[in-house]
Amino acid sequence: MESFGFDLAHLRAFVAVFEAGHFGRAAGTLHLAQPALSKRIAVLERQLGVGLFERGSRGVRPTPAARVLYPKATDLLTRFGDAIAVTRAAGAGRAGRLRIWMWCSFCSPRPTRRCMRWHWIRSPSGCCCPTTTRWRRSSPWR
Amino acid sequence: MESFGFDLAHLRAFVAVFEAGHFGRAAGTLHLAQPALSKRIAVLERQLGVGLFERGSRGVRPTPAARVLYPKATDLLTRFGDAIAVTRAAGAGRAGRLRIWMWCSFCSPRPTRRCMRWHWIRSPSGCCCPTTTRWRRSSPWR
DNA sequence: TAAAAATACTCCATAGGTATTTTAT
DNA sequence: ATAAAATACCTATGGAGTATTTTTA
Repeated sequence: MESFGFDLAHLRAFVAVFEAGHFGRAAGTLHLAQPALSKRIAVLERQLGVGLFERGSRGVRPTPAARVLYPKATDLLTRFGDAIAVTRAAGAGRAGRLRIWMWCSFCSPRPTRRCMRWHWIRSPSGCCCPTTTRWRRSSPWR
Repeated sequence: MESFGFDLAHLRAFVAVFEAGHFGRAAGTLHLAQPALSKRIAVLERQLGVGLFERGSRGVRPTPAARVLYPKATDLLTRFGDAIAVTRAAGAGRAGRLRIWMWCSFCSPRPTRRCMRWHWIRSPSGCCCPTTTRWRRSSPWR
């Protein structure tokens, strides 16, 4: 697990700029000065070896690479927050391991043997199916 | 998107300690001195408000909360690396958006209409199904 | 020429290193 | 008694701020 010279803080900055289309405003939402934000993005672009924004006098526009990165970045930030929440819950005794049948109602109306796995509550893994997906679970605790 | 007082670097440290069961050895694999690693873990535990390791004179043992966090952390680190790779590929013109049929051979032997979506190459989303999963894709580019 | 981002420069917080102490088996 | 982690302390890198310059539409 090597380091990449940047971290989620940089992705947080990237997301803010992407959404604002403007360094100044993004800096505001991050409670950060504009030059500090510029530097963070510069570090990110340098470490990636890829330009992320085209600068103009009316704000910035994302490059194709930025449009690739954006959904990944928001996903990572969400998952990061979730991981923290689950861990805290576990520390407070409000989460644990559970043996459950887990299947997707779009894939199949019934559970199959192969779907039975251990899961941590509040953390079902993703599914390939569209938004209609419904997860079901069967007890018991352990 | 608020900050949490720690970042992926801390999770990287956590994973190393979890896997080594030993601060000293984990510090070695991270090319870091033992006290620095101790401090990182201390920051993580403090920010989470949760103990992660029980210290002993023969190494450390993970707490239940740590066992919750571990798979999340490794998943995040993997996804982080993937996001970087895809973004770099996009910057180098080796990735882009593709309209494809995507389905899981375990769910169904044939694609269904609802499975057709835009995807970024090299970044298929996860699936609920076991390891037998095979992704198939149909052209064309766009 | 006007709005926006980059640069220059300073300061401080924090990360990391070495030496040492504390803890647990 | 011994192996391992925590603590104390120091140093240096880098992150953030203000002021200013450069860029682009």
